[in-house]
Amino acid sequence: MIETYIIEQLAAVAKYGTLSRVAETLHISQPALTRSMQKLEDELGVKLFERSKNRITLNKLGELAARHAEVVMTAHYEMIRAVQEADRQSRTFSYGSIAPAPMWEVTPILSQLYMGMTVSSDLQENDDVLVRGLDDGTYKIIILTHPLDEEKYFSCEFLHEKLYMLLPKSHRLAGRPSLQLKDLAGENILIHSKIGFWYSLVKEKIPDAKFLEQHELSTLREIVKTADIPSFETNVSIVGDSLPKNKVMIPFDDSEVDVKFYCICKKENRQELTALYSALKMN
Amino acid sequence: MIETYIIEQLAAVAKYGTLSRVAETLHISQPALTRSMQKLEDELGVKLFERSKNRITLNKLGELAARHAEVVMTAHYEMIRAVQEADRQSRTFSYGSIAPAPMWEVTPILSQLYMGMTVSSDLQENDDVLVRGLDDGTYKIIILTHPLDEEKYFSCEFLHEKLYMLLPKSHRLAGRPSLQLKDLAGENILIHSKIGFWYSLVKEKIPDAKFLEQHELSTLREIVKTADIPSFETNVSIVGDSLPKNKVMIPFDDSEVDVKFYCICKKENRQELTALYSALKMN
DNA sequence: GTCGATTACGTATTACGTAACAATT
DNA sequence: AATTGTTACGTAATACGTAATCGAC
Repeated sequence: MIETYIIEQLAAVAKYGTLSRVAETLHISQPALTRSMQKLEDELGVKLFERSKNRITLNKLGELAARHAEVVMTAHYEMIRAVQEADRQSRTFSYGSIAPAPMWEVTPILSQLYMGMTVSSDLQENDDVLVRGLDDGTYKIIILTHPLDEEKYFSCEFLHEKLYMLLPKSHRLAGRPSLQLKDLAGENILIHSKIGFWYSLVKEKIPDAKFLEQHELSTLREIVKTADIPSFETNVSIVGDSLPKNKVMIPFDDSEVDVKFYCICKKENRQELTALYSALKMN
Repeated sequence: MIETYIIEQLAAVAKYGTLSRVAETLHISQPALTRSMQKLEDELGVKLFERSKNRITLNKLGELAARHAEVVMTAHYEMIRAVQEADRQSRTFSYGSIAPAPMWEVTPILSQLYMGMTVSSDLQENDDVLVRGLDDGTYKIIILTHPLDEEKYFSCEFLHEKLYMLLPKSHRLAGRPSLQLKDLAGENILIHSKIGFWYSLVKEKIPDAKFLEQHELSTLREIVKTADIPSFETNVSIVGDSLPKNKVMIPFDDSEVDVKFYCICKKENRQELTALYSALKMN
C-alpha cells in the first residue's frame, strides 16, 4: 500500500526530472521528497533511482513505476471527477426543447418546483437528438411539436405558438390581413439563430429569402426596432406591448407555423413529474 | 487527493456492507472507519451514505464511488505487481531449450557467470515457441538443434547428442551392433515425458511402439534399473558408469537422432553474452 | 442485552519544514 | 557561489485505539 501523495510525487519526479523542481511545483520541501522516494523504494523493495552524490535520476524500473503512477493518478482523479459530476447531475434537472418559447414557460416552473436544483435546458433543432437524449437519461423531459405515441412515453400538450410576420407599415405586404410563407419569397428577413425547429422550417418554406442572422437576442430586438426589415414574432414572443409603432404584425395562414408543444417524459418517470404537469396545465 | 488507505476502506465497505465487518477484515477499529468515511465525504464534498442512527449504507453516489475505488485499487496493485515483477525479471536470466541435455551444461555456466541472478530455464517441445520467446524478450537465449540463419540472430554450435537404445541383454535386438528406429516398432519402451523435441520425434519415428511414460526422472531411472524394458539413453545422459550390468547400449544409425545443439541469441545481445559463449566453447 | 455507529480524547505515528552538510556545476 | 541531494532533528498533523454514548433490533 503506497499512499497517494507518494504516487503523485513519483509521477511529478518523472515529469520534472529533479527533486528541487518537483518540490517547487508541489509546494513541499526537497527533503520531504527525498524521504518520500526512499520510502517508496523501501516499500516496493526495489531500486527506482540511479544516485550520484548530487544527482538522482529514475532508472528503468523507476520509469516503469512512474508510468504506472500516472495510470493510478488518472484513475484517482477520474474517480473524483465522476463522483462530483454524478452529484452535480443529481442536483440538476435537465431537459431539451425543440423551440425557445416552451422553455420560457417550463424553466421558471421547474426552478420553483425543484428548489435548490439547477435547471438546465438545451435547445435543439432536431427531434431525434431530443428523443435519444430522453432515452439515455440526458433529459428528464423533452418538448416537441408532436406527441410520441410509443408506449413507453407520456406526452401532454401544454402550449400553442403561432407565427406572425412583423412588417414595416411601408412594406408592400403590410396591408394584408394574413400571409402565406411563400409570399415572403425573395425578402430580406431578420432572424435569430437559436430558435430550434423554426430556423430550418422557415428557411425551407420561404424560398430565396435572405436571412439576416443575429446570435444576440437583445441585439436583434434593437435592430428590429430601428430597421425597416421584416422579422418574425409569435403569439408568445411578444411580451406586454413591445410592438413597435411603425410595424404591423400579420398572421400566417400556413398550418406548419401554427404549432402545439408537447411535454414528453418516460412513462416510468411520470409519477415524479406530476407536479410539473399540473403546473403546465394551470397556464 | 484522497489517500490510498481511505480508497481501500471505501472499497471494503462496499464489499462487506457494515463498518464493523470491514473493521474486522482490515484489522482497524470501527471509529477509524467512521472518521475515514466522514473525511472522504468531506473531501469529495458529497454525501456517499444514507445514515440512520444505527445503520450506514452506501447511497447511489457512494456505490459509484466504490466502483471507482475498486478501479483505483486495481491500478494501484497492478503498479506494485508490475514493478516487482520487472525487478524480478531483471534479476533473472531466462532461457529456453528444445531438449534437456543442453540445460545440464548451460544452467551451471549461467549460474556461475551471473552470480546473484536467478537462472530460469524453460524446456519446450516446439521451435516456434522458443523463437517467439527470444523475439519478445522472454528468453535471452534459446537452444535449438539447428542455427537460425536470419540476420538478426547469432547462432553457435556447442553440444553434440546422440541417441542410444538401452536394451536388456535378453532382448531379441541386444546383439545388434547398431539399430534403426523402425526396428523398435511395436516394442514397449520406457520414456520420460519431459524431453523436449525427442518426445515427438521418437513417437513419430517408431510406429506402433507402446511408450510407458514417466514424469519423475528418479522414478524412471529406478524402473529402468530393475525392469527388463527397453529405454533411451544418449551420450550425455549417461553420467559416470550408471549403465546397469544387465543392459546393453546400442547406437542408432538414423541421422535424425544424432543432433547438434546451437545456442542462439539476438545479435544485439551478443556483446553482453560473450562470456557465456566463451564458456560454452571451452567444453 | 447485544450490536452497530458515532463522538470524545489521549497516544503514536509520520510527514513535514528548517538547518546543516556534502558534492557537483 | 549557486545548485542539488541527503541527513538530522524538532514540530505539527493526523490516523489510530480506547472508552463512553446513543439507538435499534
